[in-house]
Amino acid sequence: MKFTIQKKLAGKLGRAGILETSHGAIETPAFVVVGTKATVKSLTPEAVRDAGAQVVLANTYHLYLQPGDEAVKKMGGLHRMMNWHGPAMTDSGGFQVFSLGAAYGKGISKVLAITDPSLLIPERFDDAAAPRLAKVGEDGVSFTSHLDGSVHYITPEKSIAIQHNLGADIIFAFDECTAPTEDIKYQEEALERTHAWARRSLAEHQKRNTENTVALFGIVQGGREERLRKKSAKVISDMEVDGAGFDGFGIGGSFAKEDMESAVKWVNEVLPEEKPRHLLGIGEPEDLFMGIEQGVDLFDCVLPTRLGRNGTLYTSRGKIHIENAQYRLDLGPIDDGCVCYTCKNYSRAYVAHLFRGKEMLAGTLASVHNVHFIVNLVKKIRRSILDGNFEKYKKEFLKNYAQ
RNA sequence: GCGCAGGUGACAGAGUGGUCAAUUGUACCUGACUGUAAAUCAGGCGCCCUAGCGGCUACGUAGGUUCAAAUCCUACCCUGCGCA
Repeated sequence: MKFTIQKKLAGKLGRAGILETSHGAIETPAFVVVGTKATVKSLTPEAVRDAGAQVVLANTYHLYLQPGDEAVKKMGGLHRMMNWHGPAMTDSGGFQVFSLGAAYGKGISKVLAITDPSLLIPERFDDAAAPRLAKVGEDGVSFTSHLDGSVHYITPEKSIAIQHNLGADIIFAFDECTAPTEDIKYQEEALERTHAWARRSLAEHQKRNTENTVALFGIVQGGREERLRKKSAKVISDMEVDGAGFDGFGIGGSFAKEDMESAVKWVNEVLPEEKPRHLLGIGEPEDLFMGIEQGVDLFDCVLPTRLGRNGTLYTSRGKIHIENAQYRLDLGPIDDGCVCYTCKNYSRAYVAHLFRGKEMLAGTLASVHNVHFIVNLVKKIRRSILDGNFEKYKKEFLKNYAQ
């Protein structure tokens, strides 16, 4: 893997570059489309590519459970199995430590607005009895399969071994994503664990990456604390095993919306400039501008596809709920001026009809549009950096989008 | 014409004297969703308002019994099935 910075944002952390992987180059900043179970939900790989996507992200935990990493390997690896021949990444399962663990059944998600202070846990209470499908130990995490209830113990070594079997170009260290509602003491313990796991992930990767075709990204955690975020960025970027460190970095964690920018800035001020940074699980258009400005090169997020399937569509004037009564007979495209397959061929009224009729094509057309919208938004931001008019483009876009 | 069954909110369909403005599903209206437990979930859905365990009108129509009726009685109208 090779990363080249082409142009920087004056006086800012942001930059545009090219990331070369074993399956082709990614022009950064880039939006990585999420295909958890080796499929971008409701889309064929051709549709994903035609929407402008350069790279997809699959998930270790989900593919380990089904069909199994050995099965994926037998099918020729991730790329061949899913017929995606461009760059691919896999997440380590670290997010499932959070989503199936502390966040399980609690309505806590990747980004939340802390408007209710009672959400913040002042003293960590023992809620070991609370139902959860992931339990964190020092050595690894015990998962109870949501598919069949079977128990699986995932360690950093196991996550890396699975990821090597899956065969993505860029893989992630196994980490513990924490909730912003955790107290400092817990954040600190979890951070130490994530660092220890990062080292073990790196060591396991060195053993397996004999042909040097796979890149490993270490993940920075630290919650909402500047001290912890900076410490984590330092520890992860300095980490070496046998003289080799991480090829790039992930910035993880569940954020309070208002904390996201500061966290990203703190981290990217510390991370080495010459390596790529991936802001995990983000985001919304506003978040993308923020992240890029603060030095993020890669993003991934389920929103384009999940919102699409649920009937929310991105437009240059903000998101719309296509099932709202006002679109029933709206013959215009989803977004004026959009050149995606959906907008070129179908009306809002038709897409609304498909949703009301619960037709499968609804989710497909909506996802095509949303993926195209977000992927191309990042491409346009990249262009604006290269053209030296990032600020102008940002202002212009957000002015329309926020109305 | 006779016999039987039945007429409940947009639809389907519960309820068979009080706790029923009426279970439930669908439809409809609105909202949520950020390294996917998600083609999912939540709220609303008679009318009025000072929005309250408030007022009013409601279970085919019209009467009646009762402290109290969607629920019981009478008549009428209508629907389905069967027999003529």
